[in-house]
Amino acid sequence: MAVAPTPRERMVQSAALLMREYGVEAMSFAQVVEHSGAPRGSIYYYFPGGKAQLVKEATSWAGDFIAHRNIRKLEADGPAGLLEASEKFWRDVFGETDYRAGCPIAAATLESSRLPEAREAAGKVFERWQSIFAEALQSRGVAPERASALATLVYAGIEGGVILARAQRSLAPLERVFEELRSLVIAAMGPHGQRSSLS
Amino acid sequence: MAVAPTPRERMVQSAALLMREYGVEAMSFAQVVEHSGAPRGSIYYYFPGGKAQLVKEATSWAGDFIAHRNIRKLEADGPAGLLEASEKFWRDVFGETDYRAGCPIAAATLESSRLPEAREAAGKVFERWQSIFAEALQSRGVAPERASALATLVYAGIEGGVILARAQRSLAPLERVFEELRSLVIAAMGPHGQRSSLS
DNA sequence: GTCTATACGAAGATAGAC
DNA sequence: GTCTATCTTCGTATAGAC
Repeated sequence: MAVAPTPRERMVQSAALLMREYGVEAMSFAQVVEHSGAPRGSIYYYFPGGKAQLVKEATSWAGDFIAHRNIRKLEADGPAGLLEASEKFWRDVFGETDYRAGCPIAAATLESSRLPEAREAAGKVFERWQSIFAEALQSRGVAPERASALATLVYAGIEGGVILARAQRSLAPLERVFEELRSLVIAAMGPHGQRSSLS
Repeated sequence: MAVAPTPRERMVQSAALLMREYGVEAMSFAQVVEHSGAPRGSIYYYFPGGKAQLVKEATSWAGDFIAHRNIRKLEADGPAGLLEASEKFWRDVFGETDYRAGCPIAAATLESSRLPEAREAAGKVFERWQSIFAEALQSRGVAPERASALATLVYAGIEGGVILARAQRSLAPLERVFEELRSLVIAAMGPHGQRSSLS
């Protein structure tokens, strides 16, 4: 997460970071301004739609950020490699934040009652993550139906595992989930491993 | 969810219901009073600890409610039967609320930055759900380690699946998750089915 | 583009009457 | 036990100067 050049981008990134820790409702503009170091007077200049717009953009930004990261990782190390990297990612996040941070997309989903646009953005993010992973499985010989189902289980498992980990303040649930997901993914790709291309 | 006799209990139940739909922060006392029909003047009489206390109790109450339901279902129909019942439960919830409602325990977890007690209660709930399911698997011949890992995946998968379903306003993700979980659970219990008792 | 000041509303919490 | 009134804080949002 390199430092962004413009105040606007920094505000979006800060919003995503604050959302994952405090949630959407508890995140205030004051926090965003302080965290991003952006000028106070710029909020409604850049985001005339107010908090709804900021949260929606933060959701989409975080989703795209992770999607790109995942695409690169999949190309380099395949589905099993991505799962490994994701597990490390969350281990680091929980270590750095003492289990305070979670997934901003999940926050946008659970607190979307007043922000319908955020929920819609979250839906698109999850769908994209899922289809990226499913496609990677397909390209390694997993049947489309199976690939899609597995990819859905992967992101459901991770999102849920992150919640269990936060609630229990323990890495154990998430580690178990990743262990199971890895086994399933490797098994689905067949004995040839993650780079095989059976059809 | 039978109607509770006392105003106090009704407030707790209403809080849980409102949390799952609006989240913790967006749920106000005004909503709780209106939804429960409880007397306005009773809030701080019954909950001197304010919102923190109400949210904590709502989290624990909802957790216990589901736990008891699950125990009964497990005794009657085993792990696979519980998964089936859970899928139906969520299908009904989403149908009734147009995908607005989710899991109140998840809401308590994600929005616990100002309410540490709620997070702790949520952690206990998840742990209890998991161990109830794991024990049912064990009593059907699944090895302890495997039973525990599977039970964790089950609740992570469901919690995550509920989030994906809400975000995408579609039952599809959750149905896929349940399909996968059912297969895994049945496979783990062996060819004798959910009532066998191999060791 | 960015600032300050302020309007406005909402929500948690308290006090004291009944 | 329950009510009303109120205090206080806070957060979004707007207006207008610089």
